Amino acid sequence: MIIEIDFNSDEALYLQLRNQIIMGIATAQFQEGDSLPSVRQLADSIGINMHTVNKAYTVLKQEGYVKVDRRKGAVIAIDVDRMQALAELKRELQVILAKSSCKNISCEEVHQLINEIYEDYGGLK
Amino acid sequence: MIIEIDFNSDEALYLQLRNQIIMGIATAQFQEGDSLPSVRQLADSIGINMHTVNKAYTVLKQEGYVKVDRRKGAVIAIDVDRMQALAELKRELQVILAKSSCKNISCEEVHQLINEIYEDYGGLK
DNA sequence: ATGCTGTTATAATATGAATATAACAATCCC
DNA sequence: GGGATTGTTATATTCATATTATAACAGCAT
Repeated sequence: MIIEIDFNSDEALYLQLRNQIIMGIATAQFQEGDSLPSVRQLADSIGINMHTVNKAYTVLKQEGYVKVDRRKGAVIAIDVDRMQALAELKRELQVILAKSSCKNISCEEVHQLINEIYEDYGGLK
Repeated sequence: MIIEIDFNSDEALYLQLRNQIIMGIATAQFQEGDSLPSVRQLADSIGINMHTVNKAYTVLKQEGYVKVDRRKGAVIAIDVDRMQALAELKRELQVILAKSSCKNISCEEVHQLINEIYEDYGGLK
């Protein structure tokens, strides 16, 4: 999978990495059981420090997207906690919808945009 | 309007402030032309530093939610840049929907949750 | 045995968040 | 006019986080 880091972004490198990997999982570019590149390997190929990649992996582990195996490294393994996921989703959506509403984006437009994203990412379950 | 700050949150104080004010605008608790409390006043009532409130107001100004008047202070004044707002919305939704998809939350459930939020916040335009 | 893996420790640097004082000019109220 | 409050700006300090840099260790593969 192609991972692109924007060094000019104000978003932390490890968060950009985390987000891209999560999007990679959602679009089935990474599948349950797949191994992520080793921390050193990925750090080399991107041109960042090993610990930055390690932090991204650690966060992904804490958030229930991967498990770490001594031999296979970070392996995609989703731990589904629906209650927590729904609570987080609601919290995030509240802010986003407030911003959208202020900017004259209607409820219908949001629904439409979501459908577009689901179509773009045909892989979404 | 009641502003509640969570000092245990990992979210920056000025961002919590910004988000709550945006939600306040979206729910019509603040209306176009209304003045926000002075930076010193709000800082006092919350128990934080003046500059932290000032930073929140500065961000709100940059993002087009308020304009600052010498006399009235920070005044609600929405500057609608739909293109930019839609672009930002899409970027944020992509990550959120990816996370949701991984956690077995369906597209329909997201639509439903959005409707719930719109109903809860009856004030949303 | 060599080389790779994840993990851990430590240190240095850089950046941002938050607080603390302080001052200035414009405005408002009495 | 005079005092209080406004937003703004400047400077400094403290603290947490992000990022990089070395380094070492134990487990595993070929």
